[in-house]
Amino acid sequence: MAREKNKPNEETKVPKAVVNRLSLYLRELQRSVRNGRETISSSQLGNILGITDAQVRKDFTWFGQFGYPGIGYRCQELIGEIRKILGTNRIWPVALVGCGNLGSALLGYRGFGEQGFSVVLAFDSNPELIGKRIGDLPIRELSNLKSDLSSRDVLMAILAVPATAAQEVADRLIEAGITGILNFAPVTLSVPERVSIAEVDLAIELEQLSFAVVKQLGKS
Amino acid sequence: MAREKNKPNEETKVPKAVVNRLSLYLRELQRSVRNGRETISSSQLGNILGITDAQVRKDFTWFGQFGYPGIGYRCQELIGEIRKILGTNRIWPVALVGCGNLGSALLGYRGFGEQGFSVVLAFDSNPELIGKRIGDLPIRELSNLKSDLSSRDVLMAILAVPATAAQEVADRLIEAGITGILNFAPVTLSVPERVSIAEVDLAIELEQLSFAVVKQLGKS
DNA sequence: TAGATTGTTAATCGATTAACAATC
DNA sequence: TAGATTGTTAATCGATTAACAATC
Repeated sequence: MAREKNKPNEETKVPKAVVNRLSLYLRELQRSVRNGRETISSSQLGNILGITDAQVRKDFTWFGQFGYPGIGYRCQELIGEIRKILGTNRIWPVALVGCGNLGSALLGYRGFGEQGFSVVLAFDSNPELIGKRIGDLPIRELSNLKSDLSSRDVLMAILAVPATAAQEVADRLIEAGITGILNFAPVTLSVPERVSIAEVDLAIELEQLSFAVVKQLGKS
Repeated sequence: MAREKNKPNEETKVPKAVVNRLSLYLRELQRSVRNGRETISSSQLGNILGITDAQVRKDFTWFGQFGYPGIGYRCQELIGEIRKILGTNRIWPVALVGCGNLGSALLGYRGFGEQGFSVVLAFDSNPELIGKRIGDLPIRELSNLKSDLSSRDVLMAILAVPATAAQEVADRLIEAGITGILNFAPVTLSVPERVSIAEVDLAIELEQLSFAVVKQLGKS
């Protein structure tokens, strides 16, 4: 067990970049455990991720003291602590909205389950799809949103609808009680402050790559 | 036309965050044009994205002078400039490696085409899949990698294989001449400096959301 | 001209890193 | 104990913002 906690994450807001690295640490720690490793030092962890040991230690400082001087961090224990911090020390029920190509693929994505997320509801607006199943989940009408979500205590949704529909559907999700949206539609959603957005724009990822590739090309 | 260029992107390295915002600007500008807008100011652009007008202008400063005092930016023109900077003022042929659930969905993703990317090759290691088609692309053996890629001048690849295979496949891609990899496998790839990686870890995105949702929950 | 908005400099803010006493 | 490595402070570095002359 970690020995104590300094800051019960209260006023001081943790930088986004720190929380993101927490997920990377978690991923590496899980891999280390699979490889039979018991402890790991900040410099080992940093090396793998391409950051300094100081940064690794500083990041954890936001949440408590998890290490052992002279030894490092106990992998299993640190995994537990990070999951507690991220809130993934439980299983989150998640709703999928938009059951097209991408949505269907996401429904089957095994990585979600491995990290504690379970897609328990699927919605679409296309009448032809309603009632059909993806895997063993029936596709539901959007009109059922509110009752379905609340009966299953769903707070997070994956939004995989066309860009043109995204804002409107997001509004309905929020109205139905959703407070976290993973948005795959290439639009900037406008949402109330209490609602969080994570965004994945696949084309933008390729654009970033394009920039880097062109730059590299210029060097030769 | 923009009037001039200060810095022919040479020594001074452009921050990653800036390049990422470039893609967001582009997305908003394209939407503005679809809505019939002709010009846009840095404060309008900033408002939509939740950043300051100063930041918008500063970002562009890295690449040249694209605006008109008193008027703002001409949308169509700025779109052209950003595409030039990102290198998407042409069509990039892209290879898909890993034709499972996610890979197949990505192959059909319309957003790629809209931004100038075309998936022209698909590979998988599963012998049962070789020769089958997704859409109208035949799935090829990995052993054809090198010759296929070079005959099509492919420099970028989308990696959608299981985590356990990702590093090995990445090595083969690089050996075959790929210099940009969009990685969907939840592992930190180790690659030579000349190769660029963009990473999308879907579970991590949900974890970030989880953190935010839990924090919000604590407030009520 | 008056009003709007740029490009850019300097000031501020925040994040990363170096260094080291504390500790296992 | 000697060696390793933490947690944390202070120094550095880099990114964001405010302010304003230049300009359409």
